[in-house]
Amino acid sequence: MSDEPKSTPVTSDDDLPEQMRVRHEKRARLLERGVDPYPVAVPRTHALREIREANTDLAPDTATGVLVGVTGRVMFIRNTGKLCFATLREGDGTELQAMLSLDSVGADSLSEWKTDVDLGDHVFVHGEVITSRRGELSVMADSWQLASKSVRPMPVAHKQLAEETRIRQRYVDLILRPQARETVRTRASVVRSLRDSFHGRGFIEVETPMLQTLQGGATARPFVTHSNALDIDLFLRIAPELFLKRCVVGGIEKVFEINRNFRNEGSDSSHSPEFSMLEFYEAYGTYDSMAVLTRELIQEAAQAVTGSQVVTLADGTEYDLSGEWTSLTMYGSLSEAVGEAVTPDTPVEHLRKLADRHGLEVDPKHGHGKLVEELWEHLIGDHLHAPTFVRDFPLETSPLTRAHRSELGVAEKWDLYVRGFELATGYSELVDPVVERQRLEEQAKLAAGGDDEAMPVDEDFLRSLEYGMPPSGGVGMGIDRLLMAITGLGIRETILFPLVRPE
RNA sequence: GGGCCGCUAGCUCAAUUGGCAGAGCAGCGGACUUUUAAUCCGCGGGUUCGGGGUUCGAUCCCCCGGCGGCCCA
Repeated sequence: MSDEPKSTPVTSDDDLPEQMRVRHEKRARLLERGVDPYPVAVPRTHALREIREANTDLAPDTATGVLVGVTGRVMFIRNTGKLCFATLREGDGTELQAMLSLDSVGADSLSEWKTDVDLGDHVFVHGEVITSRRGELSVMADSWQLASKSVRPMPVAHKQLAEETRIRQRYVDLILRPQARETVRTRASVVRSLRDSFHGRGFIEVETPMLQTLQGGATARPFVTHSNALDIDLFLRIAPELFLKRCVVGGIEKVFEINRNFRNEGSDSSHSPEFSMLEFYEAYGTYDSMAVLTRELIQEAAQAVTGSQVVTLADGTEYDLSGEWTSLTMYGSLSEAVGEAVTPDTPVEHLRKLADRHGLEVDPKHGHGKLVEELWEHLIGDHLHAPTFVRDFPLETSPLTRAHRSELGVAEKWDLYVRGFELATGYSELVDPVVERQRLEEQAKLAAGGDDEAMPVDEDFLRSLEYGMPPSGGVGMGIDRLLMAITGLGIRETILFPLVRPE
């Protein structure tokens, strides 16, 4: 940030690896010669991409007469006696060759190039756009200058970086691996597509609190922090749901938010303690209409990103997101899987027997709803490959969801499963303030009994419902999961800087 | 939380039964005016994750700890 004096000495650290010591010495020698290894600006005239796009069909050994100033990171370098080659790469991944000959830059400049420039340096090259004898589009330098000296050696570009290094030093991963840069762009395209889809349908984007005074909107363990000014503990939100519903109460009837949620839990191939969440609500929508909208959002995102609703995953296999998607009910599909009728009336003891019979260990504290969900996940959910809506969850474990309009004991809630993981969840929202109060009081009892995932009674939220919330549908969808669904990547690849334990 | 595997040069990885710690790329010196991971000759580079133990001798065997990965819960 700050300008250092030009006389900055070589670092006195003798412990530096040889290669870093050498580069620091080069930097110091440049300063001694009065050459700034970190100039404030260089006279760039063209992006590498512009030169590539303007010269698509040049024959080998062509001189265009066009003079340009270009920049890039030196990715490969091939120095011969009197003619040097370097492959420059710019941020968008475009590469262009720079050539420096004794004839065009002179002996001193060529010799400085050979001694001062390392792999990884950013350089500026001014010269003529030509093609080499082999036909490689190049800039034949008439002058060059360092744009930024790299004092840390770049890892070899031909070997895969260890996974831990890729995640801990994502900047290196981005330098070396085109796929890493592509993932960043894909993610941006997905988020943009979602916003476009919503705006095209008249939805309003809002931002609701990330710092909340009560945890709510989901069952999960929160991160706790503290406000010095208010002297109260605050929770990093686990979900925006209760605030988005307040929006609907207030008349923002088609509303969405894309923002970060935080859950104080471990991470694995499909979980991260902080993750981006999309939630959207629509007055006079139901879990049926929300399922249709959810499918369209995902299909439009796949189309926007890949140009097709049949996407190619990271492992090379194709995955079909097009058309209508399968629906099944939780109790119906579970009954089929265990070979006997399982209903909301099936006693807890019998569910435990079923779990035991299918080799599933369950927490003895689990009630009916949790047992049914775990059995279902174990027997069906984990194996669902094609996009599938599983509908009508146990009422007991869905405290913010409306009871089914005709089926007793189940809630109008669906989960969308894609390749065995949960991608989104949708509801006909519970809007009756009296029933909602009962549900939250049940949750509060669980919390008092030591369940740190249960939510407390949120009086302000209940007050908003008491003013009257229109019948509504709501959906939550993980953005990272959506990336996983469209690309086939693991969650640590879709998140640019995943949380890792400090080195 | 449990089990298994890994951690060695800047990077990616070897190292026989416990016997002088190596390779490729990268680096340094030299040659080379059309290279494409340039090539050729020469050279340097190590707290083998940390601590303890066994042993004449430990990258290797044992114990404790750290970090990571995979599987299970």
